[in-house]
Order: sequence, then structure tokens, then C-alpha cells
Amino acid sequence: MIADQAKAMSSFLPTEQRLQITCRQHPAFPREPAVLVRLIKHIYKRVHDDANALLKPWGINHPEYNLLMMLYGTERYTLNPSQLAEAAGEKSANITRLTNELCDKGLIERTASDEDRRKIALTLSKAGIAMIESFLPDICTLLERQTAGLQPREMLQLEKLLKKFLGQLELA
Amino acid sequence: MIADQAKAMSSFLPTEQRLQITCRQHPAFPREPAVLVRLIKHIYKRVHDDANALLKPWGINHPEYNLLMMLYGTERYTLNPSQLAEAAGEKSANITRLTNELCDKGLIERTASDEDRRKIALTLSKAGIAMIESFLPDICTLLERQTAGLQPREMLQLEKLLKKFLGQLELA
DNA sequence: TATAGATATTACATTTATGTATTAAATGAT
DNA sequence: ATCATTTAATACATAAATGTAATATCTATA
Repeated sequence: MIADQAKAMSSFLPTEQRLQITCRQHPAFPREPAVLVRLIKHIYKRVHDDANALLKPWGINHPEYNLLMMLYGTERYTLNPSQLAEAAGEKSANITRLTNELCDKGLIERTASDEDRRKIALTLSKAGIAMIESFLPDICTLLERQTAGLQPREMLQLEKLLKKFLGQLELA
Repeated sequence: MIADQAKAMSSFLPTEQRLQITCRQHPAFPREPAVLVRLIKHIYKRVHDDANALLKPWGINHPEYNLLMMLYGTERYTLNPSQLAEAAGEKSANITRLTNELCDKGLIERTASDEDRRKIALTLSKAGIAMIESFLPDICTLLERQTAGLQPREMLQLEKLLKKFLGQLELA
């Protein structure tokens, strides 16, 4: 059990030890918050890389996937660029480039909004919906596998704590 | 209380609602893992941006900070490029560029290793140590503020769950 | 209706991150 | 000792992400 955990933590252990040493040299350094931030970073990188690898056969990457899924999760599969930016957590400058690429690939369509001519509507095309439905089974499998180490109860707890964390980050 | 949470969650709520809709359209979609992954992403981006903003006056960015701190947390302030890559969670191709910049700024030094001529030792310079000690108070303040919403007990719980999550990611 | 202010969107330049291929040196087997 | 294999490190080309500034349309007010 202890051995298992040591093995599972192999990539993070050295990082944690270095934070430990830092605390000795600089006692005011808050070990716990620093560990959390590092863990978040390591997890994010891993999740990002896994998704990119899975999606490669479809010719899209993780950020593009996120955009497609945000549209897929919206009534009539339609959002403005700015809504999409917020939903996907991308900066607006990135949205232009990413949606251009998705348009070029025929996965989404742009149409001018009638009500407000400042706005543009981004809508999933038939091909886009079809592609989503073709990779979703693999995505589901990946998500299940990535979280296989957590009990349902632990996942709920983790969700609650991460939301609290994010909430505080947005206050500051 | 409920209002507070809703307010604090303002940026994540739309994302969560979209995942909800996705589940209705595709019942096999595992909502909980997807929410966790999204939360990680949102938190990471925020933490990354905050650190970059804080470090700007010193002329370094978050990845460079991470490298400096990994050296600072090591005996004799010295690591090989490959150890540094693993500790900081950067791909090796990035290490060359980042350490070049840190060398140019006089914050670290390169010396050839005697034992193994394949290796290069990267060591914090006096200027590097001085810079770290000059920004550390601000970093400590930032870390404290970012986690101010979490009780010590909650942080420990979060750490435990994130480690479990990361451990599983590395198995897969 | 004219105009000031706000918001959305995009274009462009720059910085950051990654993938692939190459070089160099150590290790191990014959 | 020699050659094949492995590992470390880097160079170069490409892709991704960001910041800044410019443009266009809306809203509200005089």
C-alpha cells in the first residue's frame, strides 16, 4: 500500500521534496498551497497531453475539442465567439485562430447575427456533430480511465474542493 | 451562502451547464470526470496568469520561476537539464530555451559535469538566489491569498485527492 | 440625429511550447 | 578493443498562445 503510493507518486515526489527544502530555507514559504499549485500543474499537463494524443487521429487538438464540446452542450449548437472564449477558458485572441481552423475543416459555420450586427454566430455543422459523436466513445473511455483511482464519493469531494479553490481564485 | 457560491462560481457555471446538456444528449458521457478535468483547467490557467502578472516586474515568467525554484530546492542549487525538466514538468525541448534565457539574464550558470561528460550542471548564480529571495515574500502572499478560501484541513484533503488523481493518470 | 462611451471582434506582432531529427558520449556484449 | 544500443542534450522548424491595437457596431443621452 505504501509502496503502491510511492510508486504512483514517482513523478511528483522529487518536486515535493524540493518544496520541503525550500520551506527549510525560507520558513515563511507556505508549503501546502505550493504543493496544491504544483499538483494542479502536473495534472493539467497530463490531462492535456492525453487528450491531444487521443484526438490526433481526428485531426484536432484539445483546445479545438473543448470548443466543439462547448457548442455541443448548447441549445441549437450556437455561441458567439466571446461566449465561447469564456466557456472554454481561452483568451479571445485564441478564439479567432481556433475557430478559423475549425471553419476550414468544415466543423463549424459562421453566420452574421441579425439582431446585433456586431456579433457572429458560431454553429456546429453536421460534419462537426458527426465527428463529435465519433470520438465521444473514446473520450468517455479516457475520462473513466483517468479517474478510475477515485471513488465516486472522492470525486464529489474533489469537485467541491476544486470549486471552492476556483471561487477564491476569482475573488482575488 | 447559496448566493455567495453562485457568485464565486460565476465563470464556471456556464461550463458546468453545458456538460449537463451533453450528458442528456449522450448518456454515456461521464459528467463527474469531465467536470473535474474542466475545473483543473480553469484553475491552472488562473494560477498561471496570476504568477505571470506577479513576476513581470522581475522580468521572468511562471515557467522560469518554476525552474529557479526547483534549483533553489536542491542541494547545492544544482540540477541537470533532464532532472530540471522532470521536476518542473516541462518538456525537454523547452528546457534548452528557458535555461538559455536564464543564463542570459545571469540567474543560472552552466558547467560541464566531470563524472559524466554527457551531462551539464545548471546552478543558481548569486544573482539568481538574490532574485528568488527578493520575490519570495510576494509569492508567499499570493499563495496564501489564492488558498485563503480553504481551511487547512481542506487543503490536506485536496492534496490527498489530487495525488491520488495524479497517481492514476500516471498509471494510464 | 449626432456624438460619446461601451462592447465585440479581429489583425498583427511577439512570445511560448512542442515535435522531430541530430550530435555526442556512455554502457554493454562480443 | 569494437560495434551496437542507450541516454542526454540540443538545434531547428512548426504550432500554439498571448498582448496590443485597430475597427465596427451598438446604446444612451443630449
